[in-house]
Amino acid sequence: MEQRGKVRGDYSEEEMELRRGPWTVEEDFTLINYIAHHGEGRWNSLARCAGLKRTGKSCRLRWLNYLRPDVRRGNITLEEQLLILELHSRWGNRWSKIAQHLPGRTDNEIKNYWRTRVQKHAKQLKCDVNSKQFKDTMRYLWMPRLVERIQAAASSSAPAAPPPPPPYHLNTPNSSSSSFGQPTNNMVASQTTPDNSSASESTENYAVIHNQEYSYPPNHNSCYADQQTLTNQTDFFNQGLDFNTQWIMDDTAAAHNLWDVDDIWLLQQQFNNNV
DNA sequence: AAGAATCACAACCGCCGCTAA
DNA sequence: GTTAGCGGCGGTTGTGATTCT
Repeated sequence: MEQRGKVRGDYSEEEMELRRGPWTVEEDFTLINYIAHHGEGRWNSLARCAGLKRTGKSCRLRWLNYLRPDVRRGNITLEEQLLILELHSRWGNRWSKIAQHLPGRTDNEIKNYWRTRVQKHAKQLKCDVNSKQFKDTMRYLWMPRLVERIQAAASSSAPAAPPPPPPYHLNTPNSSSSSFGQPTNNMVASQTTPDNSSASESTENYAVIHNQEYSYPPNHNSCYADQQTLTNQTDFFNQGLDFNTQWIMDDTAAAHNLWDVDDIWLLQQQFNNNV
């Protein structure tokens, strides 16, 4: 292997031997073997103890993004694409948080996907990826198309499956050369969020989240949630949230247990700002 | 067929927050 | 209270592969 990245002379002897660049098979094997026997942990000391001439950071990155046994490789599925779009519209570039909802996918992979595929489309549209125009295009054109493809794939492979609720109520003109997505399941990306509820309409004191009813804490009327959503209802209500908003959760979010305290708190803030 | 352009993705960098000394 | 070390995160770069002209 070539020795790359050797730099200034004021480094210690050990630091000067640090390797950079692509990992070799031997290095991979060493790292895997070491972690198999000792587990993950202090990455800098792990690198030293394992005899790897790499920084702890480099070892951590290699393990998390590539060597970990549960890393999922291969094309991003339609469902994953839809979920990424949905979550990015919600959280922005919080790749790590988004990755938590795509099992086996790393934040790096999602980040790369976004940069290479999604930003390409923004470029084609000659608009900024953060512009309202682009976000609307995603929300009202690409995401519905993804849903259509997902549903088409699902119906062709599983005819008995009940159709999900209609996600969008829009005609979706053919999007020229968009190569967005490839097929998969029946997630739905519709939701009624505070930003499309007027203040006067938002006085109902309940949260509608999927189909499951949950016991409600004192001083609150009712609550519907999926299994893990408000797992920590104590924490949830300790945040001092009020329920002056109707939360409607869709299958996509429910299927992935998206709604934690932070999410709902954020929505609450968005709603308050929009009032 | 060859060079240019673009894509895909692994890896690095710098910053920030946490924690233990 | 301060500081050094560390891990985590998002942004960016480098490069081999692929596609286009």
